[in-house]
Amino acid sequence: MSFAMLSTPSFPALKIREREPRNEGRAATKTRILAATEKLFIVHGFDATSLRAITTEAGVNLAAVNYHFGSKEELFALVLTNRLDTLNLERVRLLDALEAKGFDAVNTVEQLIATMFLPALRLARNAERGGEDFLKFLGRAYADPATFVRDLLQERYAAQNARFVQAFARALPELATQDLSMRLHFMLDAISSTLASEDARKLMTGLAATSNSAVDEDAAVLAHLAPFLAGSLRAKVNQSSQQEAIRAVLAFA
Amino acid sequence: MSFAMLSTPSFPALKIREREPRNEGRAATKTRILAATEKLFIVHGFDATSLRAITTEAGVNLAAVNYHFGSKEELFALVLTNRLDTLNLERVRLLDALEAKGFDAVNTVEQLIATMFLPALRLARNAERGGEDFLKFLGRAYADPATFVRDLLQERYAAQNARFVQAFARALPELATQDLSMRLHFMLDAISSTLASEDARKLMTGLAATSNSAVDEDAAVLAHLAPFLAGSLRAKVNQSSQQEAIRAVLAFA
DNA sequence: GACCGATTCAAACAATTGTTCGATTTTGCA
DNA sequence: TGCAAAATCGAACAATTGTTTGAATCGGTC
Repeated sequence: MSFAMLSTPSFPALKIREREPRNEGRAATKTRILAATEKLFIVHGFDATSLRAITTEAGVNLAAVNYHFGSKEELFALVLTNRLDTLNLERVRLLDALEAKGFDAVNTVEQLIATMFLPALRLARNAERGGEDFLKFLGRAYADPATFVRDLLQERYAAQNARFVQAFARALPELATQDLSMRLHFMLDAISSTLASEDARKLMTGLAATSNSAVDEDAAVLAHLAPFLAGSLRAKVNQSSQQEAIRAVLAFA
Repeated sequence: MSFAMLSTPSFPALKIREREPRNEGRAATKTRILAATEKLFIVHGFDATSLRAITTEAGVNLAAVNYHFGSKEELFALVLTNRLDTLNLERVRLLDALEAKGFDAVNTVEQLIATMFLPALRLARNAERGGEDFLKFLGRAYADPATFVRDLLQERYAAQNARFVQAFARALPELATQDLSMRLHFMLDAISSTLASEDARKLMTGLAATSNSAVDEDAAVLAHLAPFLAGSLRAKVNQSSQQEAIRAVLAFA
């Protein structure tokens, strides 16, 4: 797979039982199921969201899910990719643009972090393509323990993730590959768990409460997020004075 | 609740249906159930581990779980607290000792991080009280989405966690409380997810592969972990050059 | 050896899950 | 209006879940 292909992924549509709705009244069934699924997925995750809970929430018959979507997994795959395809396209698009333009010489890492997270903040404000619950949804998706969800995300967005790993590796040449992998792993796990947790997410967005415009608010969130994450990525290992302090603890235990 | 009480928590034993085993042969049933539960919990978590899977793994009758432990939740509560009570006692004991001795002036944060994680590394080497799967177990426990597990951990170890939050707050007086909470939240979520993930855990312990003693290995793991986490905790917000770089990304999107 | 509590066992319980079936209703077009 | 496809519906399916039951077995003591 060529590098150029990676930069413009295509996201083939998942095959679902496709029938054209006769009118808007009928189509509302599929729409209501999708909305209910998303709402309940945010709160309970994949395994703990039953089809009966979904159909009750949507006010449709139980059999409607299998009729319109085939199976529970196909339904959730559609809900997940509807949201996340857009996000990942935006992410890579922004990365492409910045690579073409050239990064800031000293704050490359901060810019890469902003590139990763800004699209999510933007979509959270776009009611059409995301909505205010988009961050909750994102956290749930990446923290969900169901193998079906994990496999879907890993396979479908592997190329996009690789792009960012490569970009970080170029920005941090002095960091060993193992250390970089570990730290990026930490970073993404932390972000996912935090977005999924109600209080932590409020904590994060609360930091930007004083801002008075959407752009300022995004900037404020990133101003708290980026230095903190960049600081972790840039930290040097094997500083002798730190080593000594750590060994003092070991000697004590 | 006084501060002195917090430093030496007592962990009242959970009430389970208690009967003295007649001999070692009979007692093996409870022991085998506990071992099987732990093994399967590490792999599948609370919800996805069925009692039938446990009793099959243990080679005992299905009804044995309810007979000996009362319910699935009581069984898991016992398994969790058996491991984590020890860990948290060790953690607070070490914190007490270091607070009495006095921290290193410049590397307090590194020492606090070492204090948090060293007991886990130690227990992972103690076959009696932990074992080599202890880190997996720890990650699973803190990443498990079941409300039963989350509530148990949050309630039972709230006092111990508060001790560390206070200690970090003293070591980082210039950091706003909100920022500190967010960063500690990040840190613990990241650690949990990483320990629960097979590849990430190997990555972490693999960093210490060159060491030739247990103490050196713990030191090596912490030498990679502490600077990285300390770097994230110590990072300053609102550095103007970073702000500028971030705004450049915003302008581009 | 007989008794009695502790333990084990097979079996069934009630509840929940995703899925499917067949009949019924609705819809759009001739 | 009539027809065929699409959509909805109630009902049941088979599988899995945690839990309970009552009889059978074991183990130590009188």
